[in-house]
Amino acid sequence: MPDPAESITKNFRFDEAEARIYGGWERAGLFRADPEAPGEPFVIVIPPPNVTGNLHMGHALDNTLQDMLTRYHRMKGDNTLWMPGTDHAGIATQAVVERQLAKEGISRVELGREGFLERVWRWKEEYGGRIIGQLKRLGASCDWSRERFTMDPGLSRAVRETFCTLYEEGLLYRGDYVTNWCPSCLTAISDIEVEHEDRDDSLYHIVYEGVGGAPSLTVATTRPETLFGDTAVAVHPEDGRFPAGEFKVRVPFTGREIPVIRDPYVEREFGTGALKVTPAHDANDFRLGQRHGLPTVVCIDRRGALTAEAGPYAGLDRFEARKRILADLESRGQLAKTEPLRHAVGVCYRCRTVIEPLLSLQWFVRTAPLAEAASASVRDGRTALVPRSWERTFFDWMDNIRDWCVSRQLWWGHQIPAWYCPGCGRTHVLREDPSACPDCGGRLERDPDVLDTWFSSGLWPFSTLGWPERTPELARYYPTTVLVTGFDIIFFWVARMMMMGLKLMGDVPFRTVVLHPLVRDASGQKMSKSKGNVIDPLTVIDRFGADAFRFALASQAGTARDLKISEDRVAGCSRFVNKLWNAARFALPHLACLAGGGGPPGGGRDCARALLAAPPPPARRLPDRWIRSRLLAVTREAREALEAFAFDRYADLLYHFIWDELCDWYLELAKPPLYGDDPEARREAAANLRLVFCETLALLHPVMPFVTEELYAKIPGASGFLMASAFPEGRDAEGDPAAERSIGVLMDITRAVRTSRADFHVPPGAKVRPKVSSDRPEVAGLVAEYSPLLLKLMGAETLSTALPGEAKPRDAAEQILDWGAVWIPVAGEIDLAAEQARLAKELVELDRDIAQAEAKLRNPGYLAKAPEEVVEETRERLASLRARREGAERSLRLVAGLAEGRG
RNA sequence: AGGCGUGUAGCUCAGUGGGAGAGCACUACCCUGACACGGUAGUGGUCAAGAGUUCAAAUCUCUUCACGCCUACCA
Repeated sequence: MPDPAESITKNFRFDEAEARIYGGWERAGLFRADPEAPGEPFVIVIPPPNVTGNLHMGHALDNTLQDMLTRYHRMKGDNTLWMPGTDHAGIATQAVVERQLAKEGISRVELGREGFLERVWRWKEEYGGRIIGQLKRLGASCDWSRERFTMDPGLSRAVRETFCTLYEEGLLYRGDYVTNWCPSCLTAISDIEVEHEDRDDSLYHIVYEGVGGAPSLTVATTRPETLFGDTAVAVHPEDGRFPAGEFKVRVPFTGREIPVIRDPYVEREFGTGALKVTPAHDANDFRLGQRHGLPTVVCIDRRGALTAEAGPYAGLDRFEARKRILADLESRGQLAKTEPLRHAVGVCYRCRTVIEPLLSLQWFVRTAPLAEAASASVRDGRTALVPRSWERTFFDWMDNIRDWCVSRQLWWGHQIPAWYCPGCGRTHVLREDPSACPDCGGRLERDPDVLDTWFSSGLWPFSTLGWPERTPELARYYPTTVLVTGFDIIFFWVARMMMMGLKLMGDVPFRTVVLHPLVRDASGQKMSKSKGNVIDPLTVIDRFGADAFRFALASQAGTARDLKISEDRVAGCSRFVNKLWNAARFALPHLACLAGGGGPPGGGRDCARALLAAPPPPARRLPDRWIRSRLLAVTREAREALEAFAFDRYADLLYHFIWDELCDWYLELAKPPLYGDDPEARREAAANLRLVFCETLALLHPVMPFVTEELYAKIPGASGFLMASAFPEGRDAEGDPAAERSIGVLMDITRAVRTSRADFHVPPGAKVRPKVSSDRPEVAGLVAEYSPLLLKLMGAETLSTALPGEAKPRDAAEQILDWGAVWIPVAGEIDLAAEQARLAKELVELDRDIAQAEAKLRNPGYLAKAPEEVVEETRERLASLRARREGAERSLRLVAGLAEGRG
């Protein structure tokens, strides 16, 4: 008899195994995609993490799901590519390097643009891309030979080509507009990079004196410091509180005269009904100003300090200036009122500085036509969003989209390929750097700004495949199949890729977008450093292993919006890994008798498929027939779940199959033949065990790649890699309902005896002698054949079959089952009172259920309208309930009799 | 303000028209030859509230309440 404890460690040593296994996969080139290879293409592009980034929970989830899909499709035989890479992350990276410089006491300006960029590149070579190594620890099976970076020469060419094309088609323009300016990052940012925070603030009522006898007006504002930029006061056209006709008021302090205009934009109910208009410092005021031909006056500069327009306040920070202006207005009697106001304030997504809307010269993408095409592609199903509920949000955004400000006042990024000629005043947007003005030959000045990082990531699905070159990869792998990402970047990234892909490639960038939940802590809080609730994925992997971690993530990746992760959860999954490991510890030594029955020697994809592709052994014995039938069902459901991106369903399915069916029953049922002395039976049981085990490992491999690969390698006859093996298709043509029914009988008997033992407090060591009674002919045979095993499982001494017509013995508890009954003689000291109470309670419950079922079957509406099978089910249920009631009643009489006898 | 989502066992969640489920936690018992990271049997729920549709509602519709997220031009 093999001693498993000798041949295999007690637990999976993931700390030692993971790197070794991953290295094996890499060396065998299993991650590589070949556009020339056959197979349906299956392509995922990774959402490129920032080069500055470290693996966080969001990445871990995102990449676990991508890896599951990638591994599944690769095993299915698809031509699979998972394209990896990183993003240059303009502001974030520039900030990191600037901080590093600051420690050395150097500023970026001192270094100059070229010197600074050199430093950033050096930083990138040294520290950037650490996240790639972290992804490998997770088990990510990307084709690393194709790794891209958004500032690679190829991708930079794609950016330049895109910029020029959009410019030539009038989809890109430069202009003076109010944009969101961050006075701390010193750059413009796009609308969606502004986050809104509710803050307690004040609404100030300020008196503007009338000019030449005109009445004074009181305006309400939260930002008094912008009054120096006022070029009008606006009221609603139908607001009777204000005199008709044209008149002017004076801006406080400067005395500048500004007109009072009428516009329906003004809300009469808010504040005083009079709105000060500052076109240079507010997006709405800017639009108002354009409608009414108002001039713009800039009174706050790029650092958030007031300009010379503010006279005595010039040079003061905007918030300091606000305080002083309020104090001075107060002393002049021009501050009529101050009231508290809670309102949303726009802040920079990076540094949380309050955004200063600022008139500045920026580049914009004209998004309306692009968005319309993207919207249409979802409407007509060329791209599907999963779950579908995101469609509405997507359409809402696309339908109301505003032009995209793409220029950033940074150095790190793709510099805008626009040159301005001071001589002739023309702008040139060019694919190749010019040496002089093409028109007048004068010296050109290049636009110093760079592009928004999302501009280049918007091209990711095709720029990584070689565009604008026409490469074999582009032909084979575009459009990509699935995009997997969090819903928080639908607008930043998904929408932009769709707009760019449709415009430049003429087709959608991906067929399906899978939007997964955001990872939160155990109590549903967003993880953040300041809250101190961040769980580091690498720590989790160190402690519990990548497989347990991946399984924990996958098992919760349903359609909800939050995914709450905790170490406890992962610890629970590590027990599952342990369970599987120990199942193998039992099974593997028994497979030794099959050695030599595998595929050809050597490694590689084709021979690795051999074991899983070999013809299945015959399954003549009941347990084998049963488990093969169950395996078939589970295989089909697992495939369905993965095809539907129901990662949680897939994980749950395998968890219960392995634990409840494979381990709890099949391994037990396999023991008699495996330990028995019939070599033929042993071989057949072993062959089936190997098949079931092998296919189970394959089914589980997408989510638990390491432990399954490790165990696969230990199976006699296995060669190559599980990763390169075929995903099970369901080897048997059909299920075996008869076998499932029979095993069901064995399970019922076991459970019945166990329940009675517990109910009647039969001591663990004491044996019982249950009897099975049934009119079903096969039951006696089952009992005879499996009684040795059943005796062990339920702690019985003998198990026999009742003769036809035999009555239940007086001293036996009875468990009524669908197919018959089990009698369990009970003796010894029993808490009879408690037992009577329990049975009485059960009777009440049964009576209630019976009444319910009877009412249903008496209901004409039910009989007329309910489907046939539903009615039939109810009849069966009623019969079963009545039988159980009868049994419970008998048991109650028995217990009562015993109580009588004893008392 | 609008949109989206959530509300089911102590906790985390699955279930989307026909008998209320899982994991963890809890109680009692058990080291039975792979696993005590195990096993067996249990306790525990007016499925947020109300109304409607239906023969039948946790499930579909409407209303209300609570919480969360996103978008937005009431300064």
